[in-house]
Amino acid sequence: MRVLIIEDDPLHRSYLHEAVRAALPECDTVLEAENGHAGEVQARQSRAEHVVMDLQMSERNGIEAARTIWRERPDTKILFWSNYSDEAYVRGVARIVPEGATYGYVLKSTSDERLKLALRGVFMESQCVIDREVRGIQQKSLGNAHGLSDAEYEILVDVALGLTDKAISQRKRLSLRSVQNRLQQLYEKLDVYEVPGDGPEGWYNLRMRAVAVALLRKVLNASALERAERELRNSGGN
Amino acid sequence: MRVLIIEDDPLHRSYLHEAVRAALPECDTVLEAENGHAGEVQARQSRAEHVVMDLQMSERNGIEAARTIWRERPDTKILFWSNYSDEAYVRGVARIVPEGATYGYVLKSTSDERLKLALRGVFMESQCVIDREVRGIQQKSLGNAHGLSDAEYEILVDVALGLTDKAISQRKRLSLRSVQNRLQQLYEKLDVYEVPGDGPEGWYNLRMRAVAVALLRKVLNASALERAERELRNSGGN
DNA sequence: GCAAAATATGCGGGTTCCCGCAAGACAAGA
DNA sequence: TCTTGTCTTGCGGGAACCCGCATATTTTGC
Repeated sequence: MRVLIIEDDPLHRSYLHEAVRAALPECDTVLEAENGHAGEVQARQSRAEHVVMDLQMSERNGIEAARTIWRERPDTKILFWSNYSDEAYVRGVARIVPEGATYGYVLKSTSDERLKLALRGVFMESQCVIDREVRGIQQKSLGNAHGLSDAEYEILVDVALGLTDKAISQRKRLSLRSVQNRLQQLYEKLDVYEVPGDGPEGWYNLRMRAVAVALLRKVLNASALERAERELRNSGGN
Repeated sequence: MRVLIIEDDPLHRSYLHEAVRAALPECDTVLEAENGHAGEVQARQSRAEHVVMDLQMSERNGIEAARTIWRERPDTKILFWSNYSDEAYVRGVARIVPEGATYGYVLKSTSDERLKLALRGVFMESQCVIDREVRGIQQKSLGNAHGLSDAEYEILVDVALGLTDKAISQRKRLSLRSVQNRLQQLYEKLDVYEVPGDGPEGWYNLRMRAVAVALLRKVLNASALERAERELRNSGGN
């Protein structure tokens, strides 16, 4: 059994190496890669079926790497090991996990013990192991009490990229008014109307404020934006 | 001589501890704190004059902590040790370093050797030690070839918070038109007019696009936004 | 299959944004 | 002093945004 570690911080990488050795005596080789790009290559060459990786790496982030790895071999078992449980990351992962794949998502702040359990659970028992905190975000995100629907999320991203209503309507093949409708839903969900202190109404530019709130709440984050920007440029705008 | 370490990742914390021990044999006690808040308290109690800290911690980030530490004892020597050289962080540090204070800014990716040099340089020799990469950002940020002036930066932040032109004009005691002027400067500096691919003019909502570009270029980042948001709420909006 | 609910579209108008044009305010320097 | 450059302010208009109201179209639940 071989395990591939994809993690750009050398300290964390060696810590993971150690943890894998300790938790999985049946593992004979541990491979390492120091960014998403190298990780994809390693995964392809080594045909490793067990991967543990960080999200948020500089060269190429974990979500992208995981997507290409899963595209090539959907039965790969991946354990995500991340600093954050931003809704943007959780949503990002949820978007790319293929039907029936087994994966895990634990925070770097969890104990050694829980990390080891996750390693065994995902790699040996094919369980999906997801930290409680992350699970909480997942629930809130999907059970759309405060969470956004997919449609709303996509509008949010397009707006955050700086597209106009018209541009969005063309990209998404919608009428102008429909785009604006979705925007209004977004404004309500994100509570954009509240006023800071005593000021009169009209303190906020709703469009901008919605994005600001999304960023503050970590519904959106920088890496999600980067991904969207790259897609936008590739698709030539439509 | 005592050194205080403020860093929320336990691995990195113990690594730092080790590095301090190795680089500074004249140091007799090493204190540790696991977030900005605890760090402030420790600094106050222990009267430590040498601090090495991470930026970007969860509880209270490094910039805030450093500001209060320096406010209480401006002669404290602080070495920032960060993962990123985002312009937003560099600018944030530059804004709070008091006149004549000695500090350093090195990236976590630097070698052990350079870290030790920085420790000795800042704490023993009272030199300012700043990594080349960081220095590069600093130059670009201040020498306003592509960088933003302070005025433009402040406008950028207000816009990013979602304030309207009118709201900004009141906060900043400016006329509406002046705010819009500064916005236009911003739009030019951030190259907001470029068109993705083949689309017609008018793909972009300039206001939003400016913020998106700033985020992508790391001129702005989430933690700067959070800080600004907190200030906004405290000041009651004006 | 049908009613109810959610979603998509069109129209119209009030507001804000974006910006060209031009005139005052202020500081630095020849 | 007069010029030059930077910053500020006002005016006006075209475009984009925000949204209430009314009408299709699609989805959902029974």
